[in-house]
Amino acid sequence: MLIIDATSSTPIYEQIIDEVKEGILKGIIEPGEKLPSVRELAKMLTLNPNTIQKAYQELERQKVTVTIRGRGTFVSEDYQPRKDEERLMEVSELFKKGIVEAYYMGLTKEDICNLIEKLISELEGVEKDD
Amino acid sequence: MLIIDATSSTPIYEQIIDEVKEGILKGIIEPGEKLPSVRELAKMLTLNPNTIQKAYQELERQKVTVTIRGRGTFVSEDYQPRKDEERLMEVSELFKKGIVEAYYMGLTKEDICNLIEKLISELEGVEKDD
Amino acid sequence: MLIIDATSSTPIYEQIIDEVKEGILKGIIEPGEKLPSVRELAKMLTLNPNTIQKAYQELERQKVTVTIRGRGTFVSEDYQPRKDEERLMEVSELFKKGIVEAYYMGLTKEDICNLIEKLISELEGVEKDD
Amino acid sequence: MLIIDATSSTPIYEQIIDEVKEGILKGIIEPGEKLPSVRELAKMLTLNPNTIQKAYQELERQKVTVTIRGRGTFVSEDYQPRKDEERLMEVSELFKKGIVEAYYMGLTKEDICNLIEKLISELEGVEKDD
DNA sequence: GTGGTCTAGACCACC
DNA sequence: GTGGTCTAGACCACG
Repeated sequence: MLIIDATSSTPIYEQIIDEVKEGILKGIIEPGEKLPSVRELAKMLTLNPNTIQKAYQELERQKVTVTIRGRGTFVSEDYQPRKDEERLMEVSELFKKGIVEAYYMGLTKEDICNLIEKLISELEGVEKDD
Repeated sequence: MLIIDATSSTPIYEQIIDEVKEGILKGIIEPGEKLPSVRELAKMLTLNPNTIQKAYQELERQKVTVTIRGRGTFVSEDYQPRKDEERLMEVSELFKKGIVEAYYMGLTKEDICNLIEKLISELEGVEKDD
Repeated sequence: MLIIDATSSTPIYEQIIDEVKEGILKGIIEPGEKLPSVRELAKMLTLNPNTIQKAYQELERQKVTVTIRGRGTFVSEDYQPRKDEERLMEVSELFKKGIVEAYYMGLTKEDICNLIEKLISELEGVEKDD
Repeated sequence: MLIIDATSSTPIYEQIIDEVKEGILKGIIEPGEKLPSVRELAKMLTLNPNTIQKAYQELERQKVTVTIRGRGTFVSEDYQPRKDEERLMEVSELFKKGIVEAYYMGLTKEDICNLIEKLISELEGVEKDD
């Protein structure tokens, strides 16, 4: 399911983190579901297990997943979002950067809002099958 | 005017680019205005001139500024926005990442839209003095 | 009685050891009392019998329990504490690590002492019923 | 300055983290001070740079250090302790484990308190020279 | 020079 | 089987 762009400037392990988080929001990966094992995913993506490991560890640190010794890595069932002033700043910076770039491309405020709407609906629109 | 965070993970040269572009949008820096010379800015920010150089080169590549030999670097007067499919993808990725993170912080769709609105108005709210 | 957190980074077999030892100190489990059989406990906690086995073996190695062939595992009636220089070092390391972390959380020396007092009284406060 | 025990069950990278944090509390390493570079320390301790890297990244994640691109890793000057319910639990667990072990060694409540006092004074007792 | 990422391949503890 | 740690050595971006 995961698509990795080896040529991207964003590190591979970060792409994995992002895709997993996105997949969960979209409902493609469900809470409680088991992620592929480190070695398995490494083989699937023809990457080094260490790279997957790094991604999985960060996902666990963010409480997106939990790992059960000897069993594997699972999507958290009870993710508790918490608003953190610092993280809010980071997200704001991300958005600000995007907005500035958008303006430089000639997009209007309306264009930007439409784009955001579209992106949000892409995340929410996918319904779970089970 | 420029505020640089040496400890940030975004490279310093990129911070400079971002701040200049943001300053222009806000009207703090005006079209035709001369930017400080590389050496000057390097001294002001106590940074390596190479770093400033890299930022200025990138700004020029993006046609945000023009450099006139022997005179200095100036903000373009006739910036022509171009919708570039590739850049649009990049911006979308930026926003998508922000949205995913926002959701993981517990923000609702409405929260996100409000945040975007706020950020846009911060950029537009500052009126030019001339 | 035993509460196991499969997602914890401390191995399950170690959690069992810790809980048994704590239970004995608290008087919840009494000297001479029979512990559940390996299979029984494995079923109760839905764990692999090997895991329980490992915990029981370690408890016996530490002389906290004794195993009687064909009868089961029992809490030692005559546990003889021995001050062991090496173990004292280990415990000191444990405390030191805790103290360092506590300081990094902004706790004062007094806070730490209060916390220790509280934890000790939690162990001692539970009186035996027999 | 750092002493690593390769035979210990605590991972090397964690030992490094612990020793750095302890060194800072003791005043052996001062705020603003530069830590040895990844490669340098790797050579000093005859360890793989990756191992040091992991330790340094975790230290930065905990805000104990900051890294300045191209310059190195420095001890934070403005560490802001924050009490976190979860971390408090972890520290409590650490202490509880230590207390249980101490009891099993025959230490009395008084012994434990004295030990704690001693460990705290070891951290605080070392005064800075500058 | 610095830290950051990645590969290749190994060994370990745990379940 | 699982994840976790570590070594060896490489390449890259940044300042």
